[in-house]
Amino acid sequence: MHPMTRWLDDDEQRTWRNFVAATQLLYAALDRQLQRDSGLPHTYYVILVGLSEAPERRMRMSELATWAQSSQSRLSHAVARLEERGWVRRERCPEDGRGNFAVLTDEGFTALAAAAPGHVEEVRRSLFDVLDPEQIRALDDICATVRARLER
Amino acid sequence: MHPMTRWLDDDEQRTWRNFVAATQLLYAALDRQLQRDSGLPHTYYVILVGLSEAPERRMRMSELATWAQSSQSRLSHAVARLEERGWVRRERCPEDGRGNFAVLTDEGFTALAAAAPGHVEEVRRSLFDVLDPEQIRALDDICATVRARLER
DNA sequence: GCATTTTACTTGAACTCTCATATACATTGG
DNA sequence: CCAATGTATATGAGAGTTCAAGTAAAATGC
Repeated sequence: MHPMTRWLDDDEQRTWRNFVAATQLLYAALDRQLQRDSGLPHTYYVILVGLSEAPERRMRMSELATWAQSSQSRLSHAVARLEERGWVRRERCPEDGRGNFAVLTDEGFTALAAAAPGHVEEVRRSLFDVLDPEQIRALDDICATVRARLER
Repeated sequence: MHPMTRWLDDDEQRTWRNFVAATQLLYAALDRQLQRDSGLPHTYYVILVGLSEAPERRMRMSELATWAQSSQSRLSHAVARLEERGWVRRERCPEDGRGNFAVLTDEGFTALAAAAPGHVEEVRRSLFDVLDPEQIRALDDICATVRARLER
């Protein structure tokens, strides 16, 4: 396929390993905190956030999947779980018989409101508090670039 | 507990969401590539890399777990799977009856060697190729800082 | 020297994620 | 209008991760 691999040089390798280590530690810390304090994995938390910001706290399943960067299957399973806990409810879409809305319930909103402060604190402790303003700007820039590249 | 939550301001929120989006897209791309081309999740790949770099391609389980930033349980399950595929073998530790070595087999080394080029290409495509040298330096710095913060 | 604690690792169950497939409705082309 | 295709979502099985125990061997302490 490719004639030769462009291997990572030492600097690149160090950067890559720092990246993997930092991101994995960060997500591990986030997941531990959320799980401990609210019984939610981060992906589920993101789903609730998406719904909470949507008009009438409701979104079509596929729209929500896109928003949360989730596969439809993953979202479907996740919403099923959240529905069991009474935090989300499904509603058939009147305009499109195939469609479903996911609706954040009041209990779900309350749960999210309870989970948010601890989560934000963890994000600060783990990321923003250890970086200076310049680094934060640089990080935003880098992430926006990578994101744009990978979103298509 | 805490008197008031220090919420994220708009800039911080944008940065955080870019960070989550970028990292998740990146890991999704990596995992897809590795799974498709070698049937390995990224975490398993990392384990093989760790072993391949260790003296005699062997490491104590706990040492390997630390290296790969894995829980012992996760590593134990992972090595069990890799053992089934014949890519890793366990050996009792003579000095410590509780201990085990994970040893990379020749088949495992071959599999890793086959997986590496595609993986490195994906890392380049998704990350290094879209950033300029200054950004890469900044990213290294940021990740090293966050990593140090979260490693203790 | 033996009971206690600690360390190294494994195991099983519960949960999440992925992938392939299924279902049901919508749209399109003739 | 209806067959074919496409779209929105659900479901089930398989695989990975986590968490809580469990086992077995070492270290500790009196």
